[in-house]
Amino acid sequence: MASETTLTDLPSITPEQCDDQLSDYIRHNDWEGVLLTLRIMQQLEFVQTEQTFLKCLQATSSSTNSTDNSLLVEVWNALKQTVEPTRMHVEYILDHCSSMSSRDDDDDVWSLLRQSSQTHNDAIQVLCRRGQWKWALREWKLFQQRESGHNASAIDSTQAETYRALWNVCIHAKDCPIETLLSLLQGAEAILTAADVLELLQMAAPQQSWRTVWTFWEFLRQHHAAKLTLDCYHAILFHRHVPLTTAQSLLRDLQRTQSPTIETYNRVMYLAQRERNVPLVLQLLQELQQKYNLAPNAVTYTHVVRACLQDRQWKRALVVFEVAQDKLGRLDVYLYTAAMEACVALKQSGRALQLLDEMKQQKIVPNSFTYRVAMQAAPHRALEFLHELKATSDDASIPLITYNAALQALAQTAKQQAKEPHVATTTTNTTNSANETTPVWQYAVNLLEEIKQQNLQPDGFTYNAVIMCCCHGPWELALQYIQEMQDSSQPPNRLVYTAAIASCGKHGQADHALHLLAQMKRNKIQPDLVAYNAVFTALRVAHRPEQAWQLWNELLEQGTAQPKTLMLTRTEEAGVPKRQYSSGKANLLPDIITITEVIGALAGADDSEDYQTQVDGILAYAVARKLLLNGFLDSSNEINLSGLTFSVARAACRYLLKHYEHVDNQELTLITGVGKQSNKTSLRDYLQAWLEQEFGLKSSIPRFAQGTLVISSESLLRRASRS
DNA sequence: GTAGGGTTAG
Repeated sequence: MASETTLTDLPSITPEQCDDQLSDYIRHNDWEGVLLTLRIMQQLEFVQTEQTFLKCLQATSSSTNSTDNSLLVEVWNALKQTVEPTRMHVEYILDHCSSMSSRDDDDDVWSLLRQSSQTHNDAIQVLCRRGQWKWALREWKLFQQRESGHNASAIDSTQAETYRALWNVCIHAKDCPIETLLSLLQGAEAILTAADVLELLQMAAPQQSWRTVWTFWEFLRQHHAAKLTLDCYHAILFHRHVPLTTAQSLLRDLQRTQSPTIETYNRVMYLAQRERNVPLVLQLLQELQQKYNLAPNAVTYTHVVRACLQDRQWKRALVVFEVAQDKLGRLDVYLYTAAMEACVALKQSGRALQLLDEMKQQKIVPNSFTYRVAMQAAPHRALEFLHELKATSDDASIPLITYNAALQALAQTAKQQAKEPHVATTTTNTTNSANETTPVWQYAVNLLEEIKQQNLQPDGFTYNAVIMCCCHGPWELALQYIQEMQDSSQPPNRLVYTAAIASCGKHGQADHALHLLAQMKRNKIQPDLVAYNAVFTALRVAHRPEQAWQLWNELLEQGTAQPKTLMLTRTEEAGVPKRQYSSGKANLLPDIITITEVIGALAGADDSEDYQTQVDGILAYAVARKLLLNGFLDSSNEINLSGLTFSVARAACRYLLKHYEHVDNQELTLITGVGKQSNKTSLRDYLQAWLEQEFGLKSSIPRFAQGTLVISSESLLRRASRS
């Protein structure tokens, strides 16, 4: 509309006026006016500034008429005559073409950008920054094709920069296939310097899956072997998922061209200890010293000690610890903690606590790991340790696992106290020693409160420990906590249910125990043997023989599924085998505890014939499973009864006398043990009296075998003829 | 370079 007048004014126009005019046209979306003005400016050789360029582009790209690129192309071409486009201009162009990733008809714009290497490069980098790796890659390939056509000279720094940007976006893109990454590498062999290779590895390794990183590594080994420095090896060695065997071969591989450092060895040793490969860890320890004259540091020794711990070679762990002490002088908290773990495993609590003192003296601050072990060493001091930890740790927040350890320690203390009430375990309380009458469970309840106040979410471990404390306090709390968990996002698991059952059971709350058992089944949690055993305890304490018998049969029906042979996984060396609890339906085979509890529960019943048959059946089962009376099956005349409860021993004797094939002139020896506790009747004395009373059998205690009862052949014969 | 739970008992 205003175009005509502008043309007539042409001779007298100034650059400033042109610019004003331009702004005016832009404001009114008059694109013809804009182009006309630009052309006039060219004709008059007014130098357009970068600002002009930007202003026009900005206006064009935000114009509503964005379906057509021709205007943009025109503006661009008009401007480019006098101004060199910069990255920012390219960016505006790409802004305008934001839908480019889904359309091919932006090719006219792309041909603009491809006109010079400069803008082409800029465009690729912009795409990279926007995460549009597919488009960036396409342009990069075009770019390379063109460059390789006429220019074989060295790659300039802009191109290297572009390449790295591209690489960066591709390795971070979730949907970028490894083939693409490799092809990207293939095209850039000239670009990659040793520093690049390292940078790429360090960038890729933590982000990518192990498979990807490894493929990448193999490629680099093939094409860039000379560029693989020690740091490159480290980048891949420190990948989260590097397998031990690969780490080993990487170590061997790098040894051919460079010298590993202590960090190299530490990493491989770390991986080895995780797989409890003690021999390998020790071999590496030796190798790094002898072959490379490297000095093991605290980390190195920690891995060695931990390898021993993992393999349950606790004495050896302590030996290594002492070696470390010798060689290093000053140790660190990891080493001390690991050594304390070994002491606890060896039941050398005193030594563990001694180490704790020692580290404090050395001004090595114990942390939550250390105190967790300390709590195991001295459960009755758990609260004291917790207190210490709060006082010394800088962030003042205690991890849940540490609280849980304290609660576990409290549970253990409560159990201990219940067992030996006269032995005072007073030190549970640190703040006021006057308060010795506070029951342990109360501390547990308080601690649970504290956990909640700290905004920590108590977990199964927490409740399990708290409920175990309630075994020795108000059992109602167990039910309350089960309910609490059910109402929360953390429903009770098998162990929590079991603890609750045990808690009720100890108090003779058989109905609640049975109810909990039913409840866990309802909630699709398969009770395991430990849970069943806890229910049997409840039935025994509550004197419920009928229900015990019923449950026993229920258990037998389920438990016949697959007898499981427990295998010890270690074959070599002297690692102490680990005691395993197996869970699930497959392992509902009654064990000696089941037998003890069921018989204990039935023993309360009268001596009816039913009862005799029931107990006899249980005994037959137990003997067949070799849970009891080993030796009976081998027709030995020595039978071990030691360690049995009175009722089980009684049932066993009854069974024995009924089924024992008496060989002429052979006496029968019952091994009972002497019985250590002076204040209690020993099994030996109890059985001796009972045998006489029940069967009129006289037995003697040989002078040199005080832990046995011998029934003479004559007595046995006499009894046989009587019945 | 670190972490974990349970049942019986004259």
